[in-house]
Amino acid sequence: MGIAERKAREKEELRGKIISAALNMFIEEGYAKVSIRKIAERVEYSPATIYLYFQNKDELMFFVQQEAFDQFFEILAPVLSLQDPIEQLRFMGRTYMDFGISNPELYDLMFMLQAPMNVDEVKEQGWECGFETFHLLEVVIQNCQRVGYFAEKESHIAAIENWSMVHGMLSLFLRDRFDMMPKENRKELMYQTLESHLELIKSLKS
Amino acid sequence: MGIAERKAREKEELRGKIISAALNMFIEEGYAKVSIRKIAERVEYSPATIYLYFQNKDELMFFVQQEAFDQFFEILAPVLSLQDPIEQLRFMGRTYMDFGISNPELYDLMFMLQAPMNVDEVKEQGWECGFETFHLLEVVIQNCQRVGYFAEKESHIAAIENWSMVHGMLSLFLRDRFDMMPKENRKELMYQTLESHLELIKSLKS
DNA sequence: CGGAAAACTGAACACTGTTCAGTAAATTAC
DNA sequence: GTAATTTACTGAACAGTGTTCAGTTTTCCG
Repeated sequence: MGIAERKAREKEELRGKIISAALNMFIEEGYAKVSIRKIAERVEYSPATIYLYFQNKDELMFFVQQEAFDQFFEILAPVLSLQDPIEQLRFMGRTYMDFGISNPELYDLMFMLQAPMNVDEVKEQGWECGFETFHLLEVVIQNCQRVGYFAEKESHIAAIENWSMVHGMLSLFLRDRFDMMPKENRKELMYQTLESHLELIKSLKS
Repeated sequence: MGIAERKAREKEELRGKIISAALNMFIEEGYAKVSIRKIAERVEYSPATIYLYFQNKDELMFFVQQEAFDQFFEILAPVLSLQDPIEQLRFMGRTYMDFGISNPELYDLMFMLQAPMNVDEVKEQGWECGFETFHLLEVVIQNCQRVGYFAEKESHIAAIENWSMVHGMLSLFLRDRFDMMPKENRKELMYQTLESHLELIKSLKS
């Protein structure tokens, strides 16, 4: 039954090609300009074929999101090898922000667009990508707590607080809501704010 | 020249009707379901007529956004009449969050959608709506500083920090990125996090 | 080779924002 | 009061979107 296996492999291959074509178009042009027809053109199949591999555009976007998270985890991975818990926290914050600034379209897909969250995979099995990231932050925070930071605060509350702060800055920045500040200073200001927030945390060692 | 004036008034009237039709459709169904054709149908004009009053959809969205900010400022207005600066800060945070939770589609338009920021009005004269809100927060923070909070931190840094935190929570919530938490608890958790953040600020009186 | 199964596609449907030539209405000029 | 002009408005079209499905092509197995 080697034929069935080869066929399955070929199916998987095309599926992967579609996802990576979509991912590349995403990085290059962003969500607004990624259409099923253009993806189909790039993989040299008809638009209808896409629907043999994905239920709809949102589901395709979900798998593109997973690819984006894979890239994200790769650059986030070294965090736990750092010695100082506060340095782990700083690393997470800076890496998260760097990623968002360098990959605005991917960040959009991961944390701002509704599309990839509307699929059955997420509704049934939950949003694993997000859960993993959140859990990693929670671990880092628990490490900080072990050396006296974040006091008696519950770790998931502190995780929400820190994630929200950094995501909030990034999403306001990416959606041009920091227009009241000089354009040249915006990024610098965000990093300053992050640093200022870390100082606040550091100043409260118990 | 009474005729010219009446004509100008009539033009302004229809313009207002279009904006408020769009606003209502927005509240009812959200951005995705608001189309020029549907707005035109509601005001009983042809779609092409909309373009005699607005350059494009984004510009219309910009004026709808302004209406949304008007509503927002109205409920935010009492803040400065509160005595305790920390209570002012708490009021701002809670009111902001309440508004976002009760008016998700308007919040979307005000702080998350790209559309209304792409217009000439914003690019030339800046984003006044946002500037006003930001400035109000900065004033509240300066009030807090006057009684010993936020230490020597620059007020705009503290403003970014606090705004980002609350907006971050709201936008993650509205885009279903808190799916790792039980659905019933999410809102409660956000208010807890806000309260926890306020406690953190309060604990650092100099 | 013939028939069944799987893979793929062209064309259509119902939408979208937007434009523009052409019509209808109101105002001004004579 | 009628003719000319300006203003207001619209129907129809363009180019695009996600999605579906009948029908074709390709692949596989007996």
